Parts: sequence; structure tokens; C-alpha cells
Amino acid sequence: MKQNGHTIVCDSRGAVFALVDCNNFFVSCERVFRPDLWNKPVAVLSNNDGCIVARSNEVKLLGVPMGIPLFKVRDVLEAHKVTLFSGNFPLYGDFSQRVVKILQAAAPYVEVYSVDESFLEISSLRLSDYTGWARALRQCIFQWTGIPVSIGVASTKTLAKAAAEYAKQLPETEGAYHAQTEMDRERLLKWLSVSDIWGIGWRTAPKLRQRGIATAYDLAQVSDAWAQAQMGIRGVQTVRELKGEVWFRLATDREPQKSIARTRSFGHNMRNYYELEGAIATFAAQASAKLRSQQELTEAVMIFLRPARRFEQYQSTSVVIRLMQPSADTGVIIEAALKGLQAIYDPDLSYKKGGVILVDLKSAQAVQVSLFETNPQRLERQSALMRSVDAINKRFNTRLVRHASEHIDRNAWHSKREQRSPAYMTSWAELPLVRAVRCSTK
DNA sequence: TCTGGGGTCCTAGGACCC
DNA sequence: TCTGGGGTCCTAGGACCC
Repeated sequence: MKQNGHTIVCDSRGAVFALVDCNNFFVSCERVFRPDLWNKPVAVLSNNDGCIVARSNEVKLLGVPMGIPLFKVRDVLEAHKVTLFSGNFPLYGDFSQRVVKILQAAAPYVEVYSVDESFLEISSLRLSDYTGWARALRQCIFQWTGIPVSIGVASTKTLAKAAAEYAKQLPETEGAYHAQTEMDRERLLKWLSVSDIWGIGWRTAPKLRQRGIATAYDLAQVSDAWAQAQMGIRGVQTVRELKGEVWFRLATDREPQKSIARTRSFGHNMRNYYELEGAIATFAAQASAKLRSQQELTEAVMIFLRPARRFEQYQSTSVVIRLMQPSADTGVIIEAALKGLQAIYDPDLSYKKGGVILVDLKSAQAVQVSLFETNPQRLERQSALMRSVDAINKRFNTRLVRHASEHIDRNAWHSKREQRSPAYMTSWAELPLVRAVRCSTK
């Protein structure tokens, strides 16, 4: 069977997908160490304390939307005594790994889809009661990590996503829903509004509504041709998944990443070239370290700057600098990034945000040394130097060794993080020992 | 130099995800 | 909504080729 040149295999009738979704993930992580905040309103802020990235149910009920800038809802949050946390992302990463370990022990195939969601494929378990299995798994995850999850089970990934949402919203499901029969599937689709379908975003949803499509059930009725015209190839695939055909498979072995980005909103607007240079060099160095950690090289470095909103031209400008040959060397990448900075910097503007993106990544093993490189020893020395730098920085859990252009004084552009919780699990200095001792002597 | 059909590769921008 | 940050995929259009 063919569709727009993509060859599709349709032999997956027996597939059973489960989606495990951590509830209010960042909030739940914070609550593990603050049990006093159970049933209290809690929200977690983005890197710059700029906007809301996680809300407890209590905060959702206040009508505070996801992603809203903090200043717009500060009054509501204060009026209802909402506890705020600056995002403590290393902590959440640690919890995430613990949850994944449990899933890997429970299911034969696991795709880690994001920090708080995983898809499982469990048909080979040959279970008679998927709902019971999911409830037990849920119980286990909560006991071992303190994180509450919702689990949806169905015959496609898109339906499993919907089922997990259903389980999250309806208490009588006890956190797990299996869309088993044709009637279950229909109930699920009629319940799910079109904007909550996986793959339908804020742009497409209003368009569909205008054309009389309000629920996933409505969308499941449209023809391929109509879906193609309105939503493109991904839309066709989504519609077919809603009907129960498998189009999205489990991606178990992580494909290598195709780009690496390090970008930040600055603490204040920046006009000074020297300051910008420091920020861009730091981004470049961080991205390079990440690149090396996955044994990859980059062939091109993109940098971008976004002017403050008060300027007429406040859209980002960007430029891509190609390297002479693939590299993961911090010095080479910083040099390219600063060349890019020079090319787009405008002294009449001040900038709110900027970043470095390594595009066009290659596996380090697969890349051959350029024919024009006359001095392979020099390359080897450089790469040995990089290995030492990474080893030192890893050992001290910090970026102790840096390039001169990174400018040690980062205060100029550093993020605000005023409400950060302790690094409970990732820093010896902040382990909650005192609390533990107190508990044990009670 | 223009017309024309047909193809590839690259890039920028859009849409989506969490 | 644009005061987060980090990703992926698709598509239209331009450059270039025969």
C-alpha cells in the first residue's frame, strides 16, 4: 500500500500501545520533598522565572493557562497563595530516569518520548486484563518514586494518548483506561475535543472547528483527500490512527539528534558587544560539550539574536556559518559562532534573546578526516585536549575549564531563578539530610 | 536569449510536540 | 501570548542542471 511515496506496512493489527504520562510532572517532583503541598496550589516557572511551565490541578482550576507569562497572572497567584518554584530541571531529569527504569522492567519495548511521557508496546505480554496491569504499574511507580501517572492503552499511539488523557480526567478510571472494544474507542473519540488530539495544534484546531469538526470522532470521519488538503500528510496519518490503523511506530533505539541548541532569554536587554560575545561563546561551548558527549561532529553553526520588542524590527536575525570540516572542538565552534555574531550584530539594537544551534550533525565514527587536512596529529592533539576538558568538568560537576571568550562574569546575562528549590538529588551540599534525621528521631 | 519539461538539492518558514 | 527552552517534520520556492 502506498501513500504519497511512503511505503506503509499494514500488518500491525495486534499492536497494543500504552502511554504512561506523569501527572503535572514538575509539580509532582517538587511535592515529593514537600508533602505539605499535596492538595495545595503549586506552579513551576521556566528558566528565567518568565512563565508557567507546570501547574497543579488546583492552579489549573484557577484558569491559569500553560505557558502564560508570570506577570500576567501574578495577582491571581498571590490571591490564592500559590507556591511557586523556579524550574529545577536536573531534579526532574533524575525523577524521569527513575520512572523510565521501572517501565523498562515492566514492558518489553519502551520509547522515552519526553521527560514525562513514555510509549510502551506490550502486545507480547499477552495480557487478558490490560486495565488491571496498568493500575498495578501505576501503583508501583507511585510507591517507588512518589510520582502519580496516568496510563492509556489502545491499538495506536494516537489513541493511547487520548486514552491517557481520559484516564487523567475521569476519576472513575482510577488513572488507567484501556480502549478495548469498538464502543470504547467511540466513547473516547466523542469525548476528546479536536484541539486535544495529538498532532492537532493551535493553528489547525480553529480551522477544523470552523468546518464543523468539534471532536476526534468528527475528525475520524473525514476522507484522506480532505485531510491532506486541510492538514497535509501528518493530518492524514493522524486521522487514520484515530480509526485504529497503526501509522506511528515505537522508536525504541534513539535516533541520533539532528541539531543541538543552547538559547536563552537574557536577564536584561543587551546592547554591549562584549557582553553578547560572552553569552554566545558560552552557548557555543555548552553545545559543543553536548555534541562531544554523544560522539558527534557538526558541519555548521547557526547563531541568532532577537531584538527587544520595542524595536520595530524585533524578529530574530540569524546566520549559518559552515565549518571547513566537521568538528566538535570548542575553539572551532566558538570561532564560528563569534564570526556569525559579527555578521548580524547591529549596534543600534539591544537584544533580548540569543542562541547557538549546531545543525547538520554527523556521527564522529562515520566522518573521515578531510583530504585537505595536512596535519592529522594536530587534530588528534585537539581532540585529546577536549577529552581532558570534558573529564575535568564532569568530575567537578561544573564548567570549571572554559575558553577565554566565555567571560567568567555571567551576571550580565544570567537568568533569574528566584524561587529555586534545593538540588535535593543532584548536589551533595543540598541533600535533605536534616529533614531525614529529624524524621527518624521522631 | 527565450521557451519548456523535468529533476535535484538546499533553505526558510510554518506547524507541531513536550 | 510571545517573557521558556529544546526539539522534529513538512512544504514551498529558488538555484541549478539537463
